[in-house]
Amino acid sequence: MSSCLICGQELPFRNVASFVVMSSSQLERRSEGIREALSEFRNIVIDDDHDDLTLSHSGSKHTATKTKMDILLCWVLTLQHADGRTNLGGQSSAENSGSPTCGFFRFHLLDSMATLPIVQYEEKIIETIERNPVVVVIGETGSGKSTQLSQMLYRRGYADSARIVVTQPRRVAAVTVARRVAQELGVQLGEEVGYAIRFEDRTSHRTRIKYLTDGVLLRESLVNPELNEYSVVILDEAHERSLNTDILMGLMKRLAKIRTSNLKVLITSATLDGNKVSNFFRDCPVLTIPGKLYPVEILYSKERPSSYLESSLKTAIDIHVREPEGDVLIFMTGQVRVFNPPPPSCRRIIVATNIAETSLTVDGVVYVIDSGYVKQRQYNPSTGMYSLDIVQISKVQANQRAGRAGRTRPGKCYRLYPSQVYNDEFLDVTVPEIQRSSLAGSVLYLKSLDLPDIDILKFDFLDPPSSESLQDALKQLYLIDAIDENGAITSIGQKMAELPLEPSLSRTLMEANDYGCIPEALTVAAMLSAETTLLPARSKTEKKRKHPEPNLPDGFGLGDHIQLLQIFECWDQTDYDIGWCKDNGLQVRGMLFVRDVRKQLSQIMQKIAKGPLDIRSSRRRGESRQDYRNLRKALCVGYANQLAERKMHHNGYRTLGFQGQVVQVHPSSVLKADDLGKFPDYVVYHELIATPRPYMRNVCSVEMRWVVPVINKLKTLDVYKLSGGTGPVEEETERNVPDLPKKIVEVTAGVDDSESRIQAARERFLARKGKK
DNA sequence: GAGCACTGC
Repeated sequence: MSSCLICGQELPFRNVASFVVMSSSQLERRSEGIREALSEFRNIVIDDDHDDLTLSHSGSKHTATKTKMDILLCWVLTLQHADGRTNLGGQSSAENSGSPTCGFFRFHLLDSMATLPIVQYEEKIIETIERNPVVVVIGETGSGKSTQLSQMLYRRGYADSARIVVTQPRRVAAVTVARRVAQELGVQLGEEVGYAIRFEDRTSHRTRIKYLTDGVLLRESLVNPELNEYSVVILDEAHERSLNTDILMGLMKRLAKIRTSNLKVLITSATLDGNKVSNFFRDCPVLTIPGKLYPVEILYSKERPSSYLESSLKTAIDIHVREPEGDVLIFMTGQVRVFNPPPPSCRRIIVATNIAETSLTVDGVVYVIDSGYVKQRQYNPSTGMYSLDIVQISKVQANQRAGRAGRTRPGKCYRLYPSQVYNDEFLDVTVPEIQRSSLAGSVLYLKSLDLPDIDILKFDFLDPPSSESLQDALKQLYLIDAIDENGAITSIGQKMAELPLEPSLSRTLMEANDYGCIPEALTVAAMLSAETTLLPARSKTEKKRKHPEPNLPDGFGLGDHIQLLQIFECWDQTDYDIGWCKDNGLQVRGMLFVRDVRKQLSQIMQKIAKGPLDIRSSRRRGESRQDYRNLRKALCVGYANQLAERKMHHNGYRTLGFQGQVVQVHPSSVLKADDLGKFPDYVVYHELIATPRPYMRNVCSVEMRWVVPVINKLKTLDVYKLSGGTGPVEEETERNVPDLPKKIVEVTAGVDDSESRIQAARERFLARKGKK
């Protein structure tokens, strides 16, 4: 029997319950479907009209605040009835006699460990730190490094003259760890111990230990590159290799050299990665602190299964039949619903993505089933396209997953692949994010630091990105005027770097400032910053509808950016009415985020802009027949690196700037064709996504004469010069040299090509003009 | 005429 984790009351579960684990944001996205599914059960009341989410069962009521960061929610989607029939959401429950079956669970992100192994090592740790400017700490799961390292240093007086700062890759972690440390020290959160995440700074002048996300520390070092405010910088969870932490590691290496006398740097990492990080930091010492994990027996498959879903289910049932009690956690690559045949007794089976690797701890898990795969987003710098690929996990990830089985008692991990695959095929560590992302933003950031001793192409990365990727970033930055032809940052670029946006959007804002359409541009940038504001498409019955909500504005057919602007303006006119969002199929959480981002961007723009800015959303700005000319012009300048030209005789497009990728407008776009059925000759796109077919997602119509300067600029592009080649090739850049000739050839070809493209476009333009 | 791993400023 299961009991509610909040009230302890026994829930009327019988037999197997399948769970889908999701983060609170996913929950928000899916709450619509879940409410529908649960409405089939009697006695279940869900009320999420407000920011709180209330769920009642068997007469008692539970409330959780959605925005509260220390809990994640997990919903039961499928349950087994006592009589053996499965009641699935969406099916009629009229003839079901079983009790209502629904649970509301709450998982703490951190376990409370009575005795932390790290405590015994305090003397050794302090001694090592005292003697060395940089120390790598290998702390296995449950060692307490995130909470204890900062406190040890605090006790030893390291926070007397300056603060101790600890970075985390995730907001939740920054908040929960800070809260825990404040508790342990018996102080009010925000006083001696505080945290800083985007939109929320809970620190004061009294704060001695500060937790923050790695992104926030990067922003801070933009203002104060020497980070003089801090005496100790701890980069936690560095083995996760987040883009920001990787950049911080490079910066810390330099800073440790400059501030030798008064800065300590601690890097925490995984076993397999420790020596590499130590080598990077000039062979700094490595301290290994054992974790508090129970042994986990690893079992391999003889061969790889043909179906991972089937195989993991079979394994789960196998465990269920043969093994003693304990919950099962299955790592898959996507959200799947699992409908099981009825086994004899009760056990939880949790199906999760890699969210359970880091963000989520589920108590009671004893068995882990690991598919060996993960879904990963990757960027291809030669095409400018993103793709979402299912790839093999690394050894570090596999061990992380296995570790989830040993948190409460000895466990077992079933790997659905042979040991030979683990040993020979799996990479030791996860490919760092820096090697699979577009680097335009990061390169601009590094350039804006204007550190005399830093050259981007020679920047000391733990794992350097490919020179192709760096050159792609430089090319993009050049096209949007953030750097000049010699690769030096421009005054525009300097301002752009201050905005927490991707470069295209910050450039758009700069240009909009000159064209007098800053309120509109702020809105567009904020809307595009939110993952998704529209709710996912409804269930099958409504599948036929072309767009999720016909009542929403359509961007006048000019494109998705315009539609996003209009949507926000409509909401603005209702004074940010939550009900309006719901009626129009918009995610409340997403829209509130947009409002916050817009406010933040406005404040930064006020600082950057020369004169005072009117950033009020244009409620009634007069013009009845707006064609959003200025805004689209600004977008064209900002997205000079993301332009596409329609192909001569059909509605396919070819991207400019890259090697002429042929792409289509994403079917979800509101871009309209003209009377002849043709799309506009030129569009800007927000993103290229290589699903089986390559699509442009979020496009906006622009005019040829705005594009011409960009095409001219493409002609002058010289990647070699951009790469900062102020002089002849130096020894240290040699690793980039082999790639260079190839790039130059490609670029030259692109220039020739653009010539003919201009010609073609001109012809089309004249032909159309003649017709009218 | 489509398909969504996970973060973050």
